[in-house]
Amino acid sequence: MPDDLPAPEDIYSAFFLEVGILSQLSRAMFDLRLPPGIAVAQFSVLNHLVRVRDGGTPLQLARAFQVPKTSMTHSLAVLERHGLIRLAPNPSDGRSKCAFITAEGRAFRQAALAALAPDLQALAARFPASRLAGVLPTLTELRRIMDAMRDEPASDQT
Amino acid sequence: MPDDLPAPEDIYSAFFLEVGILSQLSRAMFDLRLPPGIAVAQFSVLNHLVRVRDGGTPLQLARAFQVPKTSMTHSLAVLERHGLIRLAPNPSDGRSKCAFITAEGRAFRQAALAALAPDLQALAARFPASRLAGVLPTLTELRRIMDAMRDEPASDQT
DNA sequence: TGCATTTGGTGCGATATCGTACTAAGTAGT
DNA sequence: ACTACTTAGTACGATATCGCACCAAATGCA
Repeated sequence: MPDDLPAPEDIYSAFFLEVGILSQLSRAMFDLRLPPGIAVAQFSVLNHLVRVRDGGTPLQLARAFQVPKTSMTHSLAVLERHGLIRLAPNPSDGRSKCAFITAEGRAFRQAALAALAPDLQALAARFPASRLAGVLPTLTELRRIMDAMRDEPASDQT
Repeated sequence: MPDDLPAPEDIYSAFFLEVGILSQLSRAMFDLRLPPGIAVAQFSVLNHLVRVRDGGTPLQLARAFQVPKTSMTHSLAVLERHGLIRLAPNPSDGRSKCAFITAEGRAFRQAALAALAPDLQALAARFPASRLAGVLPTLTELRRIMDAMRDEPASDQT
């Protein structure tokens, strides 16, 4: 029996399929609780400003979420339109801006988290978070590697 | 020290964030190799028809990927427009249809897989697929649970 | 200093996603 | 058979995503 092991490509394909569906499902779950007009992408940015760093530039945010900068421009415009962030000129770079969360933004995030908590708790009751904690480092490491591969476009020689 | 363990909600939030970014990154990687006009969603359907089952109904496909049926209608329309699938009336249900992959569709899928393989191999060289295989069952199980929770909308009593 | 190149951000257009509302077909209870 | 309800698919409209082209500011180099 030569190779009844699945090929690496098949494992990766299956993995990305699961990741895609999980992303889909979590997006749907979050969307259901977020007020209309605010999508997951926007909430994530708000969350990032509180949890990771406030006052970052649009490009920094785009890189943090690995989305094109045009997508981030759009999300930031939505958030600003709703008064949840404030876009100030970047004092150290005339081309750039800085995104600051507002008091309304913080309140909004709190309310959204509260609205989301029951779902997450119901989920945790059926699938303990500790099991997720076990796979998280693997996911994070793979994400870092894929991040890095994006930045080295001359990687066609492998 | 009362609770320096992260709350389940935080673990889940972090998990979904990673899943979202990984989905993002894999989507970007795939998009780069797929011909313009065909998105990951469409390729995934094609792949499903070959790997899982040919001749399924649009609703079955929508459920398989956990997307709304309107999204699937769109993807199938794109695939049919490109001649990669054929939509036939469902003999056992006059409202329904069946999606069959065409010869062109099979050829297209083969070509797309070939175009994708180098990326997956480069990835596997940096991050062995065996490590992914270790986390796959966990992801699949969580996905099943979230699938099930969607179908029991009276789950607000937890 | 002057000019070429790079970089941050946005306008625009094409496509994707998805909720709502609708039609047509199936199903059930009488 | 008749009517009420459910279900498969779609048309439509709103929003999200993202590539391309562009502008302005910054940087590098002579």
